[in-house]
Amino acid sequence: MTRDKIAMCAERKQECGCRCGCEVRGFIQPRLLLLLAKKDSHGYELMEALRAIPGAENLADPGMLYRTLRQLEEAEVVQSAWETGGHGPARRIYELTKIGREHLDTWAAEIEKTRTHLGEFLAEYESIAERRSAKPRKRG
Amino acid sequence: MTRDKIAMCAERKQECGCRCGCEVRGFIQPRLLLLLAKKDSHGYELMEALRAIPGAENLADPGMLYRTLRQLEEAEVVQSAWETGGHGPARRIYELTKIGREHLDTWAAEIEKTRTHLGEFLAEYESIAERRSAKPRKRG
DNA sequence: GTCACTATATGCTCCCGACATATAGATGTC
DNA sequence: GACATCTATATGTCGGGAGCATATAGTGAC
Repeated sequence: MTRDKIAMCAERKQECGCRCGCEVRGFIQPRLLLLLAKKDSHGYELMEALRAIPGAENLADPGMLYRTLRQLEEAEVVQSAWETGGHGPARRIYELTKIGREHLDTWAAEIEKTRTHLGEFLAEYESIAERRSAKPRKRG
Repeated sequence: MTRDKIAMCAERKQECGCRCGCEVRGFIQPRLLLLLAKKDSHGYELMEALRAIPGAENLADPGMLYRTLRQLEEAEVVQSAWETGGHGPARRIYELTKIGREHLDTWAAEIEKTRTHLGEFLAEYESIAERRSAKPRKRG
């Protein structure tokens, strides 16, 4: 955070590179699971897919991505196999396991909850904002 | 994360104490700003307020809370003054600054975006889930 | 030969978040 | 008056998510 970053955020309206932007912790996980639920894939392809999703661009970082895939595999949420036949370097093809599909369901339920909570926050914020614009000179 | 935690998540449906639950990074910040936008307050009162908000219970941690308030003050998002007259120990009363109100607006805009993205994720997930239940034995 | 593209992987650092602990004033009670 | 409890603020520690840089290597184009 640090003072500079917060100040920049308020002044420059998110044009700064700071983390004040509202992001869900570990969201790369459900994103990968959803992509893999649609189609078996490999890291590089998943990365490009993430880059193409509005709001998920930040998740398309090779460091995070490959580490996350390894962790998911260690947890038996996905499983992988080398594909050497194709053109270019060998690829590690990932596939969802049964645990993985269940894990995605769990994530979806949690995301639903979070979405509701964000909605409640915004509703409360808007009621404040209305009040503020109704009497704009509340405080000097 | 770790393998155990992921596995527990899938099996026990979030009854475990792990972090797989979907949470917005730094969300204590806008929560505090919104509370302070409604009413000047001190740390302990803010903590109890957070504890009473469904979905914000985890944010009611004194460690996070007091540190965050200090950081916000360092960033001139809030300002504080000691209140010694009351019953009980002295309280540090916090108040939003102009920067703070702007910062809350910025957060609200970001939260709106995030809420939209979560909605898009869920829509995509549900289309997958439908497909899955339509042909349940896709994979052995 | 070297440049760009595809593909996987590791290292480093910051800081959020969880948890534990310290300090101390006020109040109640036995 | 000793002790527990509630109110109130504050610091210490540690794991891990996330951003950024870097390493390695196969392939095709020129």
